[in-house]
Amino acid sequence: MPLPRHFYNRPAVEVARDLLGKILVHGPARAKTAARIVETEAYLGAGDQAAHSARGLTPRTRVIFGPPGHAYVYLIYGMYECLNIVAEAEGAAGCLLIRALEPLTGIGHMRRRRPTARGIEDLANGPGKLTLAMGITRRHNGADLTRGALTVHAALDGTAEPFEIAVSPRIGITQSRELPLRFYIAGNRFVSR
DNA sequence: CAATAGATCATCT
DNA sequence: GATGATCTATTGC
Repeated sequence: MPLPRHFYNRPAVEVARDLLGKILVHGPARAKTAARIVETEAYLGAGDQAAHSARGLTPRTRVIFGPPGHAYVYLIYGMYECLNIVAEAEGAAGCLLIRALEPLTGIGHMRRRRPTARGIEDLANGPGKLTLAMGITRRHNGADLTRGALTVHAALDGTAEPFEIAVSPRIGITQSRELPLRFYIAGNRFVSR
């Protein structure tokens, strides 16, 4: 069962931390890919100048202000797509950028979509890489993550090893640089560089 | 190893 | 018309 709506209906920072270790799943049985979330960043509402939602509701930021548990996917640098997960109650802005994944299932599919990757650890260790590896595109923008082809699941029982959460400033932004809103599994080799 | 250039386009000014 | 929540290849120590 996918994580329920109420998991996402909380402050973005809480959801960002709790998503670590969860499993992102995409595709039908024939072409299924699954990977563990090992790195996230929180983007807040007003006051967070780095967030797309900082300037309020626009056609693009519509889904960030929408109900929690949906995907916000956008094009960056005219070339790559980034996956975010919407948090906070409907009407409030807040989302989590998924920055890195540890591939679990469908690694053959991932390799095919990422021919330049050297090893398993290069398949999805960055926001633009993981959307390619998982086959996520802008057509998933607004998709409901509590049902459908793209979902997030709790780690399987017995599979989950305990881990420590590390915190740092966010990567690749020019505003609100100082905020400690990047979260990752300490020591995990699939975290971005 | 570090630094940098280039690819390429939706969004907002 | 400028600007990115990026990645890759290439150049230079």
